[in-house]
Amino acid sequence: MISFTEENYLKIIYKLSAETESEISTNAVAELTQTKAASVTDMLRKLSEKQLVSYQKYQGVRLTDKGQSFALKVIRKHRLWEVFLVDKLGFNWDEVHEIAEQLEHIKSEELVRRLDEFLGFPQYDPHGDPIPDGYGRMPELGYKNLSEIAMNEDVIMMGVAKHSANFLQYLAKIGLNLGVSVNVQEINDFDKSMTIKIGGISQSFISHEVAKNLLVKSI
Amino acid sequence: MISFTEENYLKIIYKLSAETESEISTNAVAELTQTKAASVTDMLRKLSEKQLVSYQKYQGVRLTDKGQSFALKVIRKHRLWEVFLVDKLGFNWDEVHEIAEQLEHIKSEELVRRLDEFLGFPQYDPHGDPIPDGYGRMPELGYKNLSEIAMNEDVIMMGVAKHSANFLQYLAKIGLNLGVSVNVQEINDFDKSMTIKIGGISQSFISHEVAKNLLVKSI
DNA sequence: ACTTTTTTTTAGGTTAATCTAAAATTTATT
DNA sequence: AATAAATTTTAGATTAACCTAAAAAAAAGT
Repeated sequence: MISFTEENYLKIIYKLSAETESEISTNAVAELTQTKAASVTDMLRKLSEKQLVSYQKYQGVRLTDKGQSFALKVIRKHRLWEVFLVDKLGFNWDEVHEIAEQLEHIKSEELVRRLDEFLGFPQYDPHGDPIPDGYGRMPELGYKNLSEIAMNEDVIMMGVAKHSANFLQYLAKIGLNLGVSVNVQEINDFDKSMTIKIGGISQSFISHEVAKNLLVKSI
Repeated sequence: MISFTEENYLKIIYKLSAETESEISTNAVAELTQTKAASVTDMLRKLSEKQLVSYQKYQGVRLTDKGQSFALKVIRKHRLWEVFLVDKLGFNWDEVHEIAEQLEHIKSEELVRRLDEFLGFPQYDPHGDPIPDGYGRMPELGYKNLSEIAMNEDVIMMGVAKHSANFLQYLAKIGLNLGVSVNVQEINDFDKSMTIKIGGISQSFISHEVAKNLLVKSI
């Protein structure tokens, strides 16, 4: 049996792995789990004994296939529940994260299957993140960060790489909803901030930090 | 903050309180929590310090108003989730208990409010148990056990006092669903078993043990 | 009323997940 | 390459929830 806490570690290691090629450091995990490095070391040894991660001391961690499959199941549940909260219960996209953090640990394969069906087999969660399938496979999207887009190229807003309520509320305020068209009008050399046109209508000035966290696809 | 485990103790003490007037014994709690009496003693002291129960050693426990209000909130969530699982996800009434045992601990007032609304403010769960309101008040039903009903009185099946999957499957098999009419045709003196007519059509022979766990109302 | 039995509590331990402080190792800097 | 800095691990504690075995209290039986 795999505990609530272990599931959280796996999920976090998975997310860190998605951003880097190399092994994940103890400190990086500690930061996201909101614990101390010493606690992480203990847990990594435990996960390693359970064959969920491969870990050599001082050398960082990596998920094993088994570990990744567990992580993806948790992420699948998290994202399905987010869809439920937004589509069925009418929550805003910035309100669902903490609740889904709890719901993702509910154990019942049948529940997940039925929830998926009830929601109409959604492919994306309310933030545009893809929902892994029941076999633990994550769809590849190939989205780009808005920060990599050239001036005047038309793109569509497809997702966010940052899920804090603050950030999501800010996006909602300037009209940056999923599906709207975005066009980079001007890029400032010194800080890479940019002026963008949203939905062909309104204009906004956004920082590089914001642009890096917006996922878009070319038309 | 009140823990998952503490919530379970409160819920169990509440349920035991509903059956007896007097204080609840340590052993009774131990049986339902599936722990040992010594563990219960520890927990009762802890709950007592938090003012959730009144407890004098060797004298049994009772919920305080505060403790009861917490217990009812957990029960409210449990029953609302059961309605969700049956009405929206299509589970059978004998399949939902364990899943709801997990879901009942999800913490979010707003979630409960919206779920309640989404389900159309149900008054009863799939087993006919009343759903406490948002203020922690449990509706009084005044249902009787079928075992107390006189011969030939027409009653309606309103709920069950036992929720094991086995029992519920048995009821479903003999057609004893919520809402059907029941008429006691014959009562055997020696063991109080009875023959009943269900829905005005089929006849079944049931034991006293079964009859005691069926909640009915007179027409 | 006095034993015996049952129930409950206490005392002392265990496990999972955490912590702090010190030691070990790796990485970075000169 | 040697030293300094940063990271990671170990050692030893802590907390919540549990346990067993022994002691204490209450209840039951004679």
